[in-house]
Amino acid sequence: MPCIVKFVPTAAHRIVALALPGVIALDLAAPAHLFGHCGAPHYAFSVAGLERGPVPTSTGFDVVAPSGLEALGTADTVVVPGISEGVEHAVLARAARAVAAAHRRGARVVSICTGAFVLAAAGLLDGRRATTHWASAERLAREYPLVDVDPGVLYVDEGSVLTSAGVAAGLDLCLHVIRRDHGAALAAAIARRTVVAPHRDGGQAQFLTRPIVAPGRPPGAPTLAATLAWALEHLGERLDVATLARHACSSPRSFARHFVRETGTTPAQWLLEQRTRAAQALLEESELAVEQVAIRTGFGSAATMRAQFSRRLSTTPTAYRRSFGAR
DNA sequence: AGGGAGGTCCGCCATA
DNA sequence: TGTATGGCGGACCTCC
Repeated sequence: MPCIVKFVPTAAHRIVALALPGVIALDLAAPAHLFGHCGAPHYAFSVAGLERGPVPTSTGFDVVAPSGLEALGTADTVVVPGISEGVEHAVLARAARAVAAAHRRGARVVSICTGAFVLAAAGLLDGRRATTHWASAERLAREYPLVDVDPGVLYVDEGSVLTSAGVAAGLDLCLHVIRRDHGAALAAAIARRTVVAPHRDGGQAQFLTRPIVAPGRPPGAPTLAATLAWALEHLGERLDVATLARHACSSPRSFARHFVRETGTTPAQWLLEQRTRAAQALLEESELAVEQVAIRTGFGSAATMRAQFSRRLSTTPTAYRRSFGAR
């Protein structure tokens, strides 16, 4: 979903990942790689444990945290990677207190996988939408009934609190954070370097390989994923539910139903999101006038595009280009 | 700023 | 019997 709160990154935004005993190594490695290895000089990345020193991972080897919980006191963003089940209650409570304090102070808080349990224990997810590893979603919802758990998405951006689904979705969320802070071009460059998709979206669109099954559908008719890919190639044209359904050889009603079930969003919302993203890229990478960008990305007019930018990105096309365009 | 036109979404229901 | 389809209509949203 669109980001509500715009964070203005400072030079070398400090990111601290909290490595608790039993931390899932890949969940820690994802932010370390994207923010630490690739994100310089925009981000200064470090790892904190409960105390300074070795931290056992869930994978059988230790990582060494150069600092303890006090490092959260100066973080601009705190990342909480997933932890294996069976973490001690006292450990969870201590971590939660430190994370809650960091958030109160104004830090952005991000969880990967089961790291969401630390955020929930800190009370940061109460009344908010959040996600976690699909296998833990039900437990999260049961233990923290005030949290609106959505197991069907890769990540949830609630502004100052962001959560992601299992393991690899941490990569998606970190890239989303980079895109939010520094624009789509830097996020895409880092994704390229890391050899991951710059953006998997529309809920879990990467799983959309199942065909829409309908009695009258010809064998070999496009899958939903193929129709989405086709739509992305034709964003500049008039696309409505009926057109997409025709491409998928389905009726509008059934197509819309499948679409929501498989992607977690509606066709119109998905299209607006894709058009916004395409416009962001054109504003960053081309010199086209705003009106031209609006026409090429299917908004039809600069006014419509401006309204979407305001709603989804809390900015205007011109201001966006000023911030993220080629200098 | 506001009203009309057209599009979208969703519940309902008959049907396959 | 259970599940999915697809047409219909009303509420709502968006654009002009």
